Amino acid sequence: MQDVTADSHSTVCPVRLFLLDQIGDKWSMLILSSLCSEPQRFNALKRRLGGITQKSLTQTLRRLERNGVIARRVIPSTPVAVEYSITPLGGTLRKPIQALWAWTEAHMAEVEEARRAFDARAEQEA
Amino acid sequence: MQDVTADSHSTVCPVRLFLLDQIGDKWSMLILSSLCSEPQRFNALKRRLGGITQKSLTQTLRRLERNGVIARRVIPSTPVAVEYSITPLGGTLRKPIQALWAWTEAHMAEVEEARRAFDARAEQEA
DNA sequence: CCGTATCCGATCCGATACTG
DNA sequence: CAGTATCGGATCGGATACGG
Repeated sequence: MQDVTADSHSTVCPVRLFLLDQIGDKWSMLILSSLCSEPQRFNALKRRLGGITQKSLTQTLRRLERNGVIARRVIPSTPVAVEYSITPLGGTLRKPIQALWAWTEAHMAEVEEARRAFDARAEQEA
Repeated sequence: MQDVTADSHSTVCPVRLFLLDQIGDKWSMLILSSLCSEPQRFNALKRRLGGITQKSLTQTLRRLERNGVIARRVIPSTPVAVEYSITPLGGTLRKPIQALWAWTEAHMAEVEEARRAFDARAEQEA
């Protein structure tokens, strides 16, 4: 990657803030990933993510909606249905995120090994 | 991106954990970015990042070192010098991160606009 | 120069209870 | 069904002080 630290002097690097707002938290990437494959309603999404609370899901969806990467559509039936979907803007995130995801799958074992080695060294010194 | 939510049922998706451990916090990406351009000593890095505390820098460097993406080399001079550098494993992160960074720079304005629109709508309803 | 230790406020995130 | 409201534990991250 190019060195971006030049921009981060004095003023807090704004790129980082925008970037982490899309992917820096626990659930954002999974939600984007799931919505990329198909639009989904609130509870369908909740079941699919497995383990997220209503509160966290609502919060994350709101933030992503505010950022313009997902869309919220209320279907006036009884009871109400709400469908979430990826926007064109959100769709452009797909490839970069997928690349990072692929990196992780490819190198997870190496990272685990590095951790074991590090911990073993730390153990020895203690 | 492919839908990864299938893996995230019941067991907490491990890919996400490994991924966020490299890039999910405030300073990791900036540090990786800076070390990609050249190895650097502790205080040089600190000055370059601008705004990070010693504590946060140490913590982040330790975690990244433990994950095997950066290396720490102690140069026994007086006083001690410590040089941090990117590892081969860390180098493979360069392209995926750069892609995400480029996405942000390219679409930051759109995100800002989406936020304004969202906030304006919210304002109106209130 | 390169850390470690401690305190402390802010935020994250889960659990739980309640509503149109 | 799709939220909102509230509480509380855990973690993050800055400020500060001290040590090898």
